[in-house]
Amino acid sequence: MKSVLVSEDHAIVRFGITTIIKDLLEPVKVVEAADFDETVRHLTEQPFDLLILDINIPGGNNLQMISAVRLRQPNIRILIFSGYDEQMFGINYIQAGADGYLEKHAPEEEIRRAIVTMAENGKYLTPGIRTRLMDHAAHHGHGSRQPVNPLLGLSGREKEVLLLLAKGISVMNISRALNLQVTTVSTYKSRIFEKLNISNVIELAEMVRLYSN
Amino acid sequence: MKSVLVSEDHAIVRFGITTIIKDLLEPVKVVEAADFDETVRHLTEQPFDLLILDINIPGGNNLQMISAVRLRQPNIRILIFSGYDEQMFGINYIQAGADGYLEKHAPEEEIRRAIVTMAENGKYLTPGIRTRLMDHAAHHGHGSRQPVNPLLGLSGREKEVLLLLAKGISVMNISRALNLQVTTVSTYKSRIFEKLNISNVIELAEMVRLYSN
DNA sequence: ACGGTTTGTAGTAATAGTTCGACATTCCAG
DNA sequence: CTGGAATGTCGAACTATTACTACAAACCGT
Repeated sequence: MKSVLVSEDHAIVRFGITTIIKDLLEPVKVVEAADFDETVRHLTEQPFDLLILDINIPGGNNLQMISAVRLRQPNIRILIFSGYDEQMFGINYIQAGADGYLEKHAPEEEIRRAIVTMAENGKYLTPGIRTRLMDHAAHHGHGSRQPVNPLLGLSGREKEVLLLLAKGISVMNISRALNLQVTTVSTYKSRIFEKLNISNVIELAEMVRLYSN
Repeated sequence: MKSVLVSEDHAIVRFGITTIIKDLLEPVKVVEAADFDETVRHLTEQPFDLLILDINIPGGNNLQMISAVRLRQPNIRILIFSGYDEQMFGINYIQAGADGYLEKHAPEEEIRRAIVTMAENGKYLTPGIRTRLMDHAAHHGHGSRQPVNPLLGLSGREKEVLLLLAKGISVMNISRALNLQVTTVSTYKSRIFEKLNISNVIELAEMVRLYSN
């Protein structure tokens, strides 16, 4: 009998996922966890075939979750279950060793497909992420399962500006601080946004928070 | 036979709610809507006893939703179903005429209780909101507890803008989303900054993260 | 019921920020 | 070594945002 661990903080979502799993995979044993500590506890206590993991789970929310899980159960299948806001980090989770990626706002059909596919092949990627992964693999090295820090792709000047922007300093004040024209700083800002594939300073601050250890 | 309309954009949540409703209220007819337009369409076509309404539903997301619903079905029971970020709007929606308020992260038990209670008495409030409503009614006396949530000092419109700003949306796009002049939104932004004593959106996002429990 | 305060909303004028194209430098893979 | 790509920098022409000011409607305390 298969066993699945569902780690997700919203009870209603957990309930939905659990119900669908039971519907699709019966006979199956489903265990639920509402935060990352609980997740780890369950992983320590018993083996699972599949882990459905919300990126935003309290106590988790970072790439190390993957290794923390793999440390306990090297062969478990990990399906990342992410909300809108995290979709840009999807690639990193896959590269960090997750086996699948599913978006929270996916239609019911896709959710079912993902669960079945994960149970059978151990792999599933939302179409969007799949193509993005391809692109990525084409450009960069291949098969390196390590998460890339997107901030490292920035040039020196760009990083300087990045940090100031992340503190909420205005373009104009940055230009004063660095003795540059406003337009120059603005150009860096655009290039940063483009390289990080974001579109506003809030996302930028979040990136910095996540990746500037 | 009771009939319920579930308006919520995430399929998985809709599925969970629908499943629970069927479990609790059988025999019952449940209809689902993924955005506000669809919601209105269903309301126009047939009568419902209960509407479970996600605040963040695409095409909705504002207090007028309540009147839009009441316009078609004056006696429908409206249960607001809100995510974290909106908890501070609870009061506004109740005051705007909703009959109940339930948080998305509520445990399954509470969700069930809310649905049954709504079906029976037509009223339900999450404990948190209930006490806050009391406080509100008890015209802010003294004996104020230490940690006051500064976000609560904002007016309704200000809070709406706040959340959008915290997502990194530009003043101009917010003005489009809310159908206001750019300058109006800018005025709100200034008032927010002043009330929260901050000076840029990064700090704003941080505040929201800290206080939007 | 009265008068101050807060809230929702804008307009005008001034300020800040973006786009895009440009150009010299510096890097880097073949 | 060499040519295309990445970097550092800017100006001109826009576009977006803010500062102030203003005013009606809602709210609130007494």
